[in-house]
Amino acid sequence: MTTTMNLSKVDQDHMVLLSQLYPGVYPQMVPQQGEPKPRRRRKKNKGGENGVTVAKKRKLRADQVNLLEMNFGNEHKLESERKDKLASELGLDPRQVAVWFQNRRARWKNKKLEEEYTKLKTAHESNIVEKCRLESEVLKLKEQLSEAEKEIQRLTERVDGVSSNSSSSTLSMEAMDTPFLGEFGMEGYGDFFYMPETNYIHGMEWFNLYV
DNA sequence: CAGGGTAAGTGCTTACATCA
DNA sequence: ATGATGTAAGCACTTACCCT
Repeated sequence: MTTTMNLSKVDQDHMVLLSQLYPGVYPQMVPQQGEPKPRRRRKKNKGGENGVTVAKKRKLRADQVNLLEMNFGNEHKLESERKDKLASELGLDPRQVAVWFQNRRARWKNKKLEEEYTKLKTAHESNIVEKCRLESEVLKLKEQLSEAEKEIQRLTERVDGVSSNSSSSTLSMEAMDTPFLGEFGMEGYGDFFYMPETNYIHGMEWFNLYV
């Protein structure tokens, strides 16, 4: 129990639960299974031996179960004082009360595990859907980027052509204005350049990259 | 009769107390 | 203080019984 030395009992229970749910994540908490030992078989109880009739297993009455359930609702563990008090109230052996709590805790734990499994399964499924959505968005953005790069290439070639034909070695505003702004207009940039919502380039700063 | 639910048996571990 | 031993309680696993 070295791995759980500093944990409370509740934490330890939680860790064990987690280890059973995610053995890959919490392998150290999974009980190591060695060579399984053969268990001693219990004798059948069909009327007893040598005339001694062993008490048969009987179901608890509904009122007994109700009181046990109420007590379990208050507290899952049973101190011996409460066990004895409960046993005398119910007219049962304290051992029976202890066994009932033991089995009830086991059922509760199974139920919790099932609930946790369902929750994780649902979360996993929605993560898969989100992953697909993000992957398709990445594809779409890559396509947009590729289109934008092609367009930049096209415009650059065009600008180069204009400047080589011009008598001036520098770009005149005339040369810039006419084909560039005149063709697309300022409001048309959004169609060619994808601007992410988290703009890293503000205002017209991007424009300086190309001049 | 089959199968599910559950009381109870079994084997093991852990925590705690007592004693040498 | 420390290690050995006994005991009670808890858990996982299992069995057997009851009921539908």
